[in-house]
Amino acid sequence: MKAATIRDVAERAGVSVASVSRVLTGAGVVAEPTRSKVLEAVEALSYVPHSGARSLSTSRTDVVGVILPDLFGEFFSELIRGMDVACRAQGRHLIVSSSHDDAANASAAIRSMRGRVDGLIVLSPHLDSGALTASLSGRLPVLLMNGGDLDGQQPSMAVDNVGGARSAIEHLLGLGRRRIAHVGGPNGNVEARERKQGYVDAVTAAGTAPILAQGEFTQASGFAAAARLLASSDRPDAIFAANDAMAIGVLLAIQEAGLRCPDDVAVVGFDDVPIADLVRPGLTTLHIDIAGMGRRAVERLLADIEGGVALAPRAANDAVREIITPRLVVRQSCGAPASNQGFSGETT
Amino acid sequence: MKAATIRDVAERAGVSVASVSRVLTGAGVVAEPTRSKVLEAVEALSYVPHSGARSLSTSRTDVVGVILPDLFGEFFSELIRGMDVACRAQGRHLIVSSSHDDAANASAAIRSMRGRVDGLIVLSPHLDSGALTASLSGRLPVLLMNGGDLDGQQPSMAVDNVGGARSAIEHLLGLGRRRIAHVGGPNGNVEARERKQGYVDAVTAAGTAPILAQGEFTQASGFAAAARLLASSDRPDAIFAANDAMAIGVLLAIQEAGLRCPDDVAVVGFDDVPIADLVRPGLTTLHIDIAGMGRRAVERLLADIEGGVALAPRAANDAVREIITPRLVVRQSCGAPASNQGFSGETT
DNA sequence: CTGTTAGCGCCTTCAG
DNA sequence: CTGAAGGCGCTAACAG
Repeated sequence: MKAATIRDVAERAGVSVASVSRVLTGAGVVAEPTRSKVLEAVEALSYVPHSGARSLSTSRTDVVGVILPDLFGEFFSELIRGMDVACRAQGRHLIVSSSHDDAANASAAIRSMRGRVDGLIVLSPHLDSGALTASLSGRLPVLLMNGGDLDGQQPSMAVDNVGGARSAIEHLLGLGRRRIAHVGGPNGNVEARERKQGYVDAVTAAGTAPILAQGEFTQASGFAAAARLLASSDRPDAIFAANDAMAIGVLLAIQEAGLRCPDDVAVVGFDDVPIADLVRPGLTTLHIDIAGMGRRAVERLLADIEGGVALAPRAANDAVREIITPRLVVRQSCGAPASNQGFSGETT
Repeated sequence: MKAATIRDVAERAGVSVASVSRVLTGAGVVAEPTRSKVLEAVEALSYVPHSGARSLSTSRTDVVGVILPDLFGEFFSELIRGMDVACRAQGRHLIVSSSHDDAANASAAIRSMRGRVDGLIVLSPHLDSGALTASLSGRLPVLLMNGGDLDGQQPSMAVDNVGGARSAIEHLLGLGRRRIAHVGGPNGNVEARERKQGYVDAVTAAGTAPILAQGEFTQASGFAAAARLLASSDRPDAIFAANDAMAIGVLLAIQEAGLRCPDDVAVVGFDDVPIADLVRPGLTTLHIDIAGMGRRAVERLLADIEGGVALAPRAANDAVREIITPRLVVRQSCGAPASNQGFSGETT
């Protein structure tokens, strides 16, 4: 026995499908007697509208898609959580597509979304604006996040990585640290590049020389990089890592080397993932409201969808780019006293 | 200018829509000349098939939906990651729907999936098997995870919570601990109930009395519960928490109380979320391959979809229930030596 | 091998 | 206020 269709309902209620549609969508006016007959039939058949069919005829899916490079780590999960919240609040669904290691892959994923979503949020280090718009055959509203080489043609959001890094270094300088090293992220990564940039700026502005080490955004790479730095003849008295995962690796390396943090070496990370508040010493880091960013991204996209933004291309500088400013959170790894931290966690 | 449709392609190629459909879907045979003409037109118009329309006519969406209570914590994000991997491997998409605080809410979410997905994975502590099937008007393949009160009518997967808890207690007993307390999860929660059950079983089997405290699966509640336990006249020498988040709260409470772990109090958690390996002391806990579970769940669901399981209801005991057995991972919180742990992390 | 023609399930003018 | 009919974009028999 197959699921009931609108026609079954119409027959059972003794009305036309149009009337059923009217009471179910709330559009148009329906007399009371018919309305109740319809509702009755719906109940009896336990009818549920087929959203796919509805989408086809209304040409709106009430679904937003999100394309991301991968799903590892707390950053992405927090982001998705925020997006989901915003979607639910507006009666939308979220479809996720991840693990897009290269541009071709990501491009295919975007294409496969056609007819499935009303708009797309794209996080892809691999896709520049050109490749992106090429993937979007019929203009679909899009919001770019952390896209890097944007030409301002698309609405976008990004973190102020340069500014964040700079404020981290300034804090360390204020603490009297002078030999401040940086553990950078992977080479191709935009975030990594910008954070390193901010570091170099601030450090040279202070008249000290940059000390650079390379990492891969993983904890292990942070550990390795720090091990090298700590073994050098004149060891740094502070290390700024390009993300929290690496910063935690740095913390472990310091401990391993028999040194003390922050006494011997202060440490600063970036992102403020939940773990940052749980490790010992607590990690000083640049806080980003990740879930909030996700929520905001969906809200903007939905607004663009409603407004038909994708249909009306405008001047290049008209596509709004929103900047998120990270906030420095000082914890023990920079000498803040230990506190009863970590009590907002909701981890299951 | 709207996106090109199959008809546009057909016209430009000078063939019928059927032929276009044939080359695009790979079904049926097409002569070389027509095939290339079609491909050419597709290219020229940068045509992408409308998956919504395709779904309507094939009555398959290539999307699986997942309904979950919320999206907090590493457990769910790992689970989703695993599901996404499996979906991509089979060319499917994943649509997530979370934050279903009560049965009515979850039920509505399930209904709203009709016509949008080919099958559903449901994690809902609030929905029993009856309410669930009621929500599924036209039989949609479903896989239940951690559902609790199942009557075996639906395919399902679950963690052996009782057995896991029991093995934790046995380990502690083997360490010579005799005053073993338990910090349980929220009252209504199935997992919490089963883990407590395993604890009580093992402890009474060993001839010692249960010492119970109540938590809410959050770190803060674990801290509070442990604080109470540690203040009691005869303090426990081991604490088993129903999940890792609470166990970490316990760790902090012990430290706060000026006691040492594991010397004064040993601690065991449940789940083995990534943080468990990063906190100090490293947390002994019951490891579950969360991402693997997610992957497996999708694979089973897809198999059921292919097999048309939902169409052919069978005897009650025919609906397979798969049990995941947790594995005890011993770390410092139970006296294991500290190791250079935590180097598999991929956290961004 | 290719074109024609029904639908898939629903919404939506347009008459009545 | 209601019903009939066309169409959303595509696939799938069925003839040619």
